[in-house]
Amino acid sequence: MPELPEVETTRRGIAQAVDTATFTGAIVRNGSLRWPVPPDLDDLVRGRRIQAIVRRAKYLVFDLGSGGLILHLGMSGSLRVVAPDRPAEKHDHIDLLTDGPAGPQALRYRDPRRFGCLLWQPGDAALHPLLASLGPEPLGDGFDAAYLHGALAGRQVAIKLALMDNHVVVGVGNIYANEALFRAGIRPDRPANALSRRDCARLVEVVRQTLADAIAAGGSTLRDFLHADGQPGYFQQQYAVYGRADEPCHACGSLVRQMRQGQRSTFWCPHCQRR
DNA sequence: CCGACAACCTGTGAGC
DNA sequence: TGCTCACAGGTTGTCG
Repeated sequence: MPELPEVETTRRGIAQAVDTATFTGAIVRNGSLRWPVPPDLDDLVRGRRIQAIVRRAKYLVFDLGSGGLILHLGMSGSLRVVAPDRPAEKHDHIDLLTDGPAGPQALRYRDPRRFGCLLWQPGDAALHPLLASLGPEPLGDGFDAAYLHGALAGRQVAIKLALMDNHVVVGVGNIYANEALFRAGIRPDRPANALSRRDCARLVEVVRQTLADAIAAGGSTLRDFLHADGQPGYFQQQYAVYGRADEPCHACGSLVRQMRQGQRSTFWCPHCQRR
């Protein structure tokens, strides 16, 4: 479910509700996520004030001063602000309880497929191995044409797979990789090292634009993705190619095609994407 | 270092 | 209506 725009949308919603609040405890109903949730989570967080909630790639990091929580929503996760006494539903695995200016609240983590994770990192959370080796943020300064061209040098994999590689750039998942390549007019199966410097400049630009557009639309709502406050996003109404196999391209009328790349579905327009 | 692929797990929709 | 199958937003780890 969540790609970078959905995670960022979640972060903003959560931050608005509980920034500067203090954790009063945690309830773990099912700690069997991708990696085990710390069994002593309740003790770890109790009494700690939330200094900041930041996003790195698709991770949400709760900075608690000396130590931090690292949360990933995986494929099917969501984090919502709810009243603490609201009954938990199926797959509501964790509640992080807070108290602050808005009174007692709960951050409720739901994740049917349990591909997500919630980890504790002492000291500086950015030093956690999962975060330490990530590539640059797509919306940050480190992601420009010169960087991308260099990062793709010597890589023969298809550009779409390279774009989804977290060492090249973080936060670009299957949906937005498809959409960005369409906007750039680049074939998804083109070898990454065959892109010119100019292609890279174009690609950087459309990746940033696509993600920014999606954030502005409140992310995408596939199946049941909802924001921190339960509202849906609307970016999926703007998809040019994703999920549109055999439908006419909005730009040229050609039928959108579908193929498999690295066990994932790729959608592209054979006419608009010939570079 | 690079690339290919299996694995983690549940839900949903299509087809029969 | 109910069964089976393919597929779904992500990422790590292993193997050649």
